[in-house]
Amino acid sequence: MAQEKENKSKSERILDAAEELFARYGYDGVTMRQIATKAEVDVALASYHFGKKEALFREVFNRRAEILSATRRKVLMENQKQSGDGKQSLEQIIEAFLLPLKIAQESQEPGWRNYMALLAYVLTSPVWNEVLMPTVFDKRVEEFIDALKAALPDAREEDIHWCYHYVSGALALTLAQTGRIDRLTGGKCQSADFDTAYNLMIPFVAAGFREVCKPK
Amino acid sequence: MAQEKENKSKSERILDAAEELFARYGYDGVTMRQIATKAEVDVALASYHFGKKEALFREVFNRRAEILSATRRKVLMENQKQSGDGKQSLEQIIEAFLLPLKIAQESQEPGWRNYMALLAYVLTSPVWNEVLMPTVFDKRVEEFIDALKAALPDAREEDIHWCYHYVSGALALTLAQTGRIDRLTGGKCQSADFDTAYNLMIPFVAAGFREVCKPK
DNA sequence: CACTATATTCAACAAGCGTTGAATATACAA
DNA sequence: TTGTATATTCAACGCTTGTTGAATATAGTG
Repeated sequence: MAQEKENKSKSERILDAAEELFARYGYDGVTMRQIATKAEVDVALASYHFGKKEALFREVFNRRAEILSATRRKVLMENQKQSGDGKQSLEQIIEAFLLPLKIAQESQEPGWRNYMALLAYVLTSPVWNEVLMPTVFDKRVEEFIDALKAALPDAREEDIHWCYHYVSGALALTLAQTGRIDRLTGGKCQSADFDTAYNLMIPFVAAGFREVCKPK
Repeated sequence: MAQEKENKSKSERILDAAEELFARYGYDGVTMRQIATKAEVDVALASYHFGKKEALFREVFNRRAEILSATRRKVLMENQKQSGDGKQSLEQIIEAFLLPLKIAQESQEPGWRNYMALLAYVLTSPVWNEVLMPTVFDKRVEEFIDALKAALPDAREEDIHWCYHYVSGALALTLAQTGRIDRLTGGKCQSADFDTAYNLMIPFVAAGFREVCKPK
């Protein structure tokens, strides 16, 4: 059951409203007043709780970033432990990378869907990427890359990184939920259908990794 | 040899400046005054030539969109003609899709680099995607998808579209030039290195297509 | 109760925004 | 040259922006 708006504190409502608006319109496309209106609070309250607009944006981003990063870490390590000495398959590693997003989305909390789009915004923004990605997400990526190296011992490191770059891009566009695939397919495929997007992404990128990183 | 700023008309300079700024900071992250300052013209001149700010943005986007779309069309059709009855390989099709970007970048005109980032911005923006992509680019995508269908006659249409979605994402993140891959690799891989990005993308996504679209 | 800290509202600020109309400069045809 | 259309500048408009300080409400503590 979704929580009622009245049960949430005003500062939570501000974060939720900001999350939804920033995700869709970007940092500069949203005003403090729009956020306050959507949250049904006074304009000044957002500044009182979070300080400057940029600090609010960072708070919105970090709130779920840490949750996501923590589960990502857990899943990756459990996976590693479980496989013991035996190498993990590429598919396992990639699935472990995507699993936290799946879990978050399955919580049914609509805020997570907005956050996915916000993450895509930050990932693809030349300005915000270097500001927000290093502090939380980049460390998990290094662990992910290490797991890939172990699964592809003969691969050049640069090749692995480029392949990860493609994964990251495919993922980002999925999270962005632009609605383009809906339009191009006349509704047969849907941006909102994260399950299918993830399920097909795994074999797609696994095969890509194998091809690019195969011994020459 | 790059054209001198003084050789360009003021309206061209406005378009170039707007292109660079919009690409990096997004539509709402740029003011008319910033554009005018960068173009070294009066603020009012941009409005005089292009009307509203949104119209200027559209003009910046469309200017190179039509060039890109035209060469994309040409390359795709020549490729089809050349192969005659024999099926084109996946790699050929994908290369044809990427070739116009390669060509544009090889022109050495710095404006194209900015436009690539602008294209990534529009591709990943939930707001601008549906406004700007249908008019020019979506048609070329349909042709691209048709070529893929011919190369993968047994594939489900939805699978092909999802795979194209992944290609589009990998490409978008490349065009965005966020600098993340530079950071993650300590400079061993570079966002600016489009050549490598394209060359590895081709086998990567081709293998992905084959895996996802193989007969079950 | 009174006291205090926190939360929230209200009104207003200076700064910056996109856009416009009138004034001026430039280019070009007659 | 004069006349005319286009290009460019200048100054200013009404409006919105993020942020703040003072005033008020609320909650918790003794």
